[in-house]
Amino acid sequence: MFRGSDPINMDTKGRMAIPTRYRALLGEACANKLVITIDMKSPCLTLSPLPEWKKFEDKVAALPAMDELGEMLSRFVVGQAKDLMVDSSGRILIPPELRGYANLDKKLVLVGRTQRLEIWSQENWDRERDRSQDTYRGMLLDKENMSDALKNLSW
Amino acid sequence: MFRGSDPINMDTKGRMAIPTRYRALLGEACANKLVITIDMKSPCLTLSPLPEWKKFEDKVAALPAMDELGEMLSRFVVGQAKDLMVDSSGRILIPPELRGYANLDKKLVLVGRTQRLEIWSQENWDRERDRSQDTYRGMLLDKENMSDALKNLSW
DNA sequence: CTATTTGTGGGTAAAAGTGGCAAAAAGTGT
DNA sequence: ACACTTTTTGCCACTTTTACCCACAAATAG
Repeated sequence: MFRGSDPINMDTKGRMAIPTRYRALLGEACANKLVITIDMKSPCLTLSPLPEWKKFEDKVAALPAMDELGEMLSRFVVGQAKDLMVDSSGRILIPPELRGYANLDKKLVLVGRTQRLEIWSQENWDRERDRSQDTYRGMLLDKENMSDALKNLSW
Repeated sequence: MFRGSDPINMDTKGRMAIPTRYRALLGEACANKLVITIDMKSPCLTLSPLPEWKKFEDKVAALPAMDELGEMLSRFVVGQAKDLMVDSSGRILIPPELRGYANLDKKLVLVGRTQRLEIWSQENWDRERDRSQDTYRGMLLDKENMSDALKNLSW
């Protein structure tokens, strides 16, 4: 569904144009209804078509109330989610209260992650990419600490 | 059902406007009948549509009488719950006796938690959010202390 | 080089939130 | 029981924010 990364400028009102290759897709998949929220593991935002998002929200809602980590996930990820619609010019408005979390200013990078998209500030993206490529290269060569699912990944 | 957070001003009478996007929903789901009470784990209040609340109340009532923690839950959460109705202007009156528990003054944040809502003071919300985002980022990267339910949450 | 498509900016109209005011209801005391 | 005080609730108007729309600029393709 979504793949690749696109550099995009956020305008002064905090709006961001969706790449044209995704537009038709979004119209069909979700009638231009999207949900944006924070990514708890990284300083970026995630953007999902509404149906995809609902699957996630339902799973989180079904976690036991005493699962502390699950509670946090619900409170801060669901609790800071926001419904959006693509406007007539193919843009979305990124909620002001979420911009700070991902340090968004003018230069953004939209990253395709199959079922969803990630929104990064150019700086965070570059930094995280450079740092991770070093860190994880070593880890990928080391079978010890690798999950079974990953070990069995055929390519 | 409910998602996202909205900053809302409580007026001098202690009333708070429900965001318009929830109004129709509340009319259908519960005929504007809500239940408000304390959240035992965090300095905030929870607001539930009456049918949702009843489910919770029944589950708590079904706990064994010798479950000390369950007793506490019943005494202080159920015991301090209050029925309310959305008024004709889409507002609710937050009971004075509950305001102190969550340190509510003028600036509030209403947080959507799928089946229910949370009411926070701006200060408590900001503090808790900032603190938790640091704490839990680490925990999410550490599979050791994670519940199975959460581990199996693909996202 | 021109035409079409994509990106950007800004202005305007509509809607939502907020605070104040007034009417009604409840409570109190004589 | 009546009148006065106090609290509560409903209503209205103002202000601010948001979203929609249109026009222009830039880039790309023919």
